[in-house]
Amino acid sequence: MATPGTRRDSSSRASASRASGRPTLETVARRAGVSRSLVSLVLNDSPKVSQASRDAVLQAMADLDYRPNAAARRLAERRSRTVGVLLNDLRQPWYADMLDGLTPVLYGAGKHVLLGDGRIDQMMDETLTWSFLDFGVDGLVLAGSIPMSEAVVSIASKIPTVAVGGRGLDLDLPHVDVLANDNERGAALVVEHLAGLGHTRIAHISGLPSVAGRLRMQGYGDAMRAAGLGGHVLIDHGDMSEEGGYRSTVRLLSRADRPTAIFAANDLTCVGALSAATALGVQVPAELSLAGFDNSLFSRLRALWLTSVDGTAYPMGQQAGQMLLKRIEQPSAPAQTRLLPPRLEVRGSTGPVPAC
Amino acid sequence: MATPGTRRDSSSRASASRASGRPTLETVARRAGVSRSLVSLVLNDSPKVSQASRDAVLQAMADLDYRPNAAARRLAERRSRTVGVLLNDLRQPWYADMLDGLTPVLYGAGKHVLLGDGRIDQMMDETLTWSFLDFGVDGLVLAGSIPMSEAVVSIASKIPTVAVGGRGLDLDLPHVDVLANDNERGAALVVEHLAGLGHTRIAHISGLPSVAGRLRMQGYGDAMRAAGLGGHVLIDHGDMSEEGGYRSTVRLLSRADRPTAIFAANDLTCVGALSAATALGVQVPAELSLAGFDNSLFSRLRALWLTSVDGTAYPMGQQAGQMLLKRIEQPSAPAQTRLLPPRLEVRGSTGPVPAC
DNA sequence: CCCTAGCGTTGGATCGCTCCAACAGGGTAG
DNA sequence: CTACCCTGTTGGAGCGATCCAACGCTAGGG
Repeated sequence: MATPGTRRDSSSRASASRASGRPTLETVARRAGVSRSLVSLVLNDSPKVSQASRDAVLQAMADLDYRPNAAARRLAERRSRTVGVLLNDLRQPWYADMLDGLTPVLYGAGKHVLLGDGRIDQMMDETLTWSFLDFGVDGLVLAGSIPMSEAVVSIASKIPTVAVGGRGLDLDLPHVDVLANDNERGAALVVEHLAGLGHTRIAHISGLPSVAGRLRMQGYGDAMRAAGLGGHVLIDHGDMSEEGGYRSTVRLLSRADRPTAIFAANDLTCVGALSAATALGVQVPAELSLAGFDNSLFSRLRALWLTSVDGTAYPMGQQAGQMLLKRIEQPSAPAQTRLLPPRLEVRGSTGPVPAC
Repeated sequence: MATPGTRRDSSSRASASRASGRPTLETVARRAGVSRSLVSLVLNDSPKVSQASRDAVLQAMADLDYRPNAAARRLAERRSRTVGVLLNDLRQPWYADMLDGLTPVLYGAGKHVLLGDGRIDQMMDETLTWSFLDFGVDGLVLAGSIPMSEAVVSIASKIPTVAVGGRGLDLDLPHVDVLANDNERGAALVVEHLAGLGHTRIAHISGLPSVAGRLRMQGYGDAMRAAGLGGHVLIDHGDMSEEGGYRSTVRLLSRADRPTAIFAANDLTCVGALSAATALGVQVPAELSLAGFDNSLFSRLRALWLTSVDGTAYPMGQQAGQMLLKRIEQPSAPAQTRLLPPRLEVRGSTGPVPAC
């Protein structure tokens, strides 16, 4: 305290940097023959550093194999240069695709990414969510239909947040942006496609209670009416699972006015529908057309080859990244909601309406 | 500096804690009428705190809704109470299952979990891997066949690390534990199952160049010889993809000594094999038995219903967690390798050898 | 010839926490 | 009565970075 520079250096500081293997700012500074502050400036490439000093510092860093300590940096700055991504369920391929779009954007802006699984989090009493907060993430991405627990809501209102994916428009927090698949439009695409093939008795296996499921059902109904098929609206309630799709299909196909086409709320349901059709000896697509939603890996298997709506996960991830970065810049801008247009991937499970 | 307690508090410290919304140790201490140190002790529930003080502090914490700042904590302690998990590719369901087993163990030991995707990391020039290091993770879990880049190797040798999953025994770093599926045994299970059904002409579609693929092929060969079927060993090289499985199967089925059973290196390959059989009008399992590996979601779809080897991802995650915790305790213990016995899930794609 | 401006550089305070040596106070032993 | 221990509590010195006010130096204007 009373002792000046040199002496102190050779006692406390120096011993510390010798003890731990990792070099610190101090170590680099000493090696380059400059002050800690200057090294810090180089680190954040400030324009007001002379070329000579900059070179010396960079050289020293390279020599020592120096890497800045993230914790110290976070403590000193207010921000953490890190965003948290809370996924609903890693199992679903949609998330992986979305992440592929999201992460490059964030990394490009110098942000690190922390991944969390909402499913895990529920099991873990939301420690994960809280630890994002403790950690001091600069922003948060909520992906998919995350259960809006108290913890999540309270954090989303404190930290710049973007909700992306299946999440519908029911999320209504003041400064949270929402980026979603246009589920209603996607459903309409399917109905239009099937109607174009001559189908009229087009049934729907819904995927309640999820928000996405509700919107798809809504879109189905609206599109049917728009196509003048309002009288043929037929909905059986599934649960987004293969099993549910199977059972619904069995019910639908045993009706007198058996549908010639079924639009399933998601691909898994559609796979179940396909199994049921096969089990009942109904030919697809000759006697029955099937369409799913998500354009998942399942629908792309040649053994199944299902027509499906593509939720455009990748571009959605990209946009989510950009929206989040903007919101971090301006945390109190008014919340915005954006819908992305889906695309229909036509494969082998849909065909013209049977003659009879 | 020269000024004692009270005065200093009311100048620098107090203003700081007023400025930022979040309460700090200082804030809590003042409210509870104790020192910062004592609050810290309570936080780390030290036994040497009187009940009275503890209650007062806990009350203050609750009142202020206090949460410790993770960055500060990490900086002060040497450790970060965090482990990094580097996955190969989130798309594969195996990882999700493994994570389900892994994370509860780690959380239970007070560790937080940082997830990273190796695929992302390759795209990102390994920034992710490095940022784990900067972050100061206490340990690292390498899941699956992560490409052993320079960065990963150099970090794995600095930080307690456990490699889990497909990763074979080729990883040979001094203090890195390996926990793997017993791929050879799994392959043997399939061969034994098929031989038990009377099959002799059992072919294999391999999954080179991955390590898991190599071991499965090895296990197949050994088991065939052990069953006295060494003369019938027949291997076609696939690439772990559906397309590869399809093509291999077409080749295999067009042979004069057409096999009556095919063991595919993984489920995706097996799905391709199924498509090929269907396309060629070969009945499964009446004329051809098929078995896959991984017991993935695909194999469980009732439209496919494939016999498959279960890699027991969940218990593997659990064990990996325990191994890592032990290694963090004793970083320099000798490296150990453990293999977990797989299990065969028999479904509808395998049956007795056809009569002719 | 002095005063100011700008550039590059520096020391020191600071972020919020942990850890350690020191300490007060009450009980017991010498 | 003094010495000593034990329990609970405290202040202060770090951890490794950022940030800001102040500094020395050279150059240009009055």
